[in-house]
Formats: sequence, structure tokens, C-alpha cells
Amino acid sequence: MMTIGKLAQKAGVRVDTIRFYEKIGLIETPMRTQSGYRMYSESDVRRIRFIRKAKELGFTLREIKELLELKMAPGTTCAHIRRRAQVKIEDIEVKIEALQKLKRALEKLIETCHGIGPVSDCPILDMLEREDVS
Amino acid sequence: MMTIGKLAQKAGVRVDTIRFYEKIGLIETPMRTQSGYRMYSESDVRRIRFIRKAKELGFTLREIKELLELKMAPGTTCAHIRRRAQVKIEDIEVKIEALQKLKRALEKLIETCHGIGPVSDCPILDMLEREDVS
DNA sequence: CTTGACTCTGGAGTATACTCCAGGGTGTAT
DNA sequence: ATACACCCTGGAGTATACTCCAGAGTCAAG
Repeated sequence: MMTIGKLAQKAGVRVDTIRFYEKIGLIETPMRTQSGYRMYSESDVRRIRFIRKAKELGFTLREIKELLELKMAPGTTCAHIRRRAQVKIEDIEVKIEALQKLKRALEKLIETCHGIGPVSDCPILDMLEREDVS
Repeated sequence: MMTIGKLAQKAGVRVDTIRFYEKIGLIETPMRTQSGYRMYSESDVRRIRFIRKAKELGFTLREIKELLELKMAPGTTCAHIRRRAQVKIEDIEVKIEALQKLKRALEKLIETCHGIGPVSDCPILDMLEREDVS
């Protein structure tokens, strides 16, 4: 078990961020010591790290909450959870494809560019415009 | 050529958003009619759509600006642009890998779950916690 | 037993990315 | 020539996701 400061340090966020996540229900309300200090476990470290990563991947906190709630909605069936997980997987596949298109566009940019000379001579310049990245 | 309203409609954003993007330098200042109306071309449609997609992929407007400036920084060399594009490609690869991990975790969730019964019996429930998604 | 680093709460402030509004002008269809 | 839908500017307001602060209590080390 650890205090909020240690959790923040381990998970790579600020103390206030953890209290904020608790307030909006993104993490469960933790145990408290007699003096009122929040106490956390290693699973909280993993949870906060997961939230951080998901945020970097373009998920909003609301969407991340939905992902995390896949494992704890009371009174719902597995079939229901499967359906919701399937939807999330499809969202993720769309993101991956878009990123691969963007990556290919940048690779093409690099291929086309000979690597010397000023920008005005560089064939890269209009690639992003011409490339269908959408 | 089209007015701002048509551009907004084609690109799937609001009129105010386009003026906002102009203000922060994310799109170039457009031509104006005598009466002061902004006039846009098809390439502006593609540019705004690109911005929208990139935002969904977790890039900030600042990062998107950097991506778009790969093709128009004056006075820099191709070699310089290549280096910057390479960095962007690496960022994108990191994002793709993280999304693939998340996808695999969700797939495992679905595999493990038999699809019937209440949540309390469902083996999915602790997967996201146990799965190393980071 | 005090000092310094930590924790608590409630509320205010910030950065990003829009979004809306007032008060005015423009363009075209009837 | 007058609706009505569009456009203009400048500035204020909103949602999201933090981030900071005041004023107070807690805890471990020397």
C-alpha cells in the first residue's frame, strides 16, 4: 500500500490529477487511514498508467471510463460486455488504420525527398496535400 | 472556390472553428472578395479534414501544425524536413503499437468471456486489470 | 518536540479547443 | 425593395482536463 504521493510518482501524474480522477469516478474511492490519508495498491498504479496511455491515444476521459467499466458494470451480462468490447475494438481498428495511412504518407514524403537542397526545390512540400491521408 | 460556410459543411466542422484555425495559424489566411468574404479551395477542405482526423488520433493542434509545417517551412533543407518527418513516424509507430496492445487485450476479454450469465460470473471482469496494456 | 515533507478539503485559476453572441454588412430571390 | 440566409469583427462564454492555493492536520527523523 502507498499514499497518494507515491502513487502519483509511480504512475507519472500529479497528486491533484489522482484526486481529480477520483472526483469524476475514473478511479474508485480508495481506502483511508484513520487520519484520512488515501491508501492505494499496485493495481491503482496500473490503472492510472492505463488512463495516461489511453489519453495519449486520443481517448477522452469519458471514453476511458467506458473502457474501464467494461469490467465492472453491475447487473449486466457477459453478452452485453462482449458487444461493448467489440464496438471498442472497431473504434481502435479505425484509429490504427488512420495512423498507418499517416505513417505511409510521411514515409512517401521521405522517399520522395532527396535530402539535400533548400525547401523550395524539395518535392516533399506538396505531398501531404496530395496524399489522401483521410 | 467557396465561402466559409460551404467549407465548414464539406469539411465537417463549424464556421467558427475555421476562423479559429486561421487565427492560430493552422490554416493560411485565405483570399478575400471585395466585400471581405473569405474564399477557399478544395485543398482547404482536405486540410481541415486532415486536422480533424489527426485530432481524433490524439495529436494536439500544436502537433498537427508541426506536421503540416513539414511541407512549408521556408529556408530549411530537405534533410531537416526528413529528420522531422522521421521523428513523427516514430511517434506514430508508438501510438500504433499501444493501440494494438489495447485491441489484443479487448480481444482476449471477449475470448475469455463465454457470453452468458451475469457479470459476477464473468471471467472478463479482471482482465483489463491483469492484462499488461501499457 | 519541533521541523519539514507529506496529507486533507474546497474552491479558484489555467490551457486547449472550441462555440456563441451582438451589432453590423452582403447577396440573391421574389 | 425587402426578406432571409449568409458573411464580417471582437469579445465573451463553455467543456475538458487538469493545476494551484489557502489553511489546516499528520508523520517520521533528529
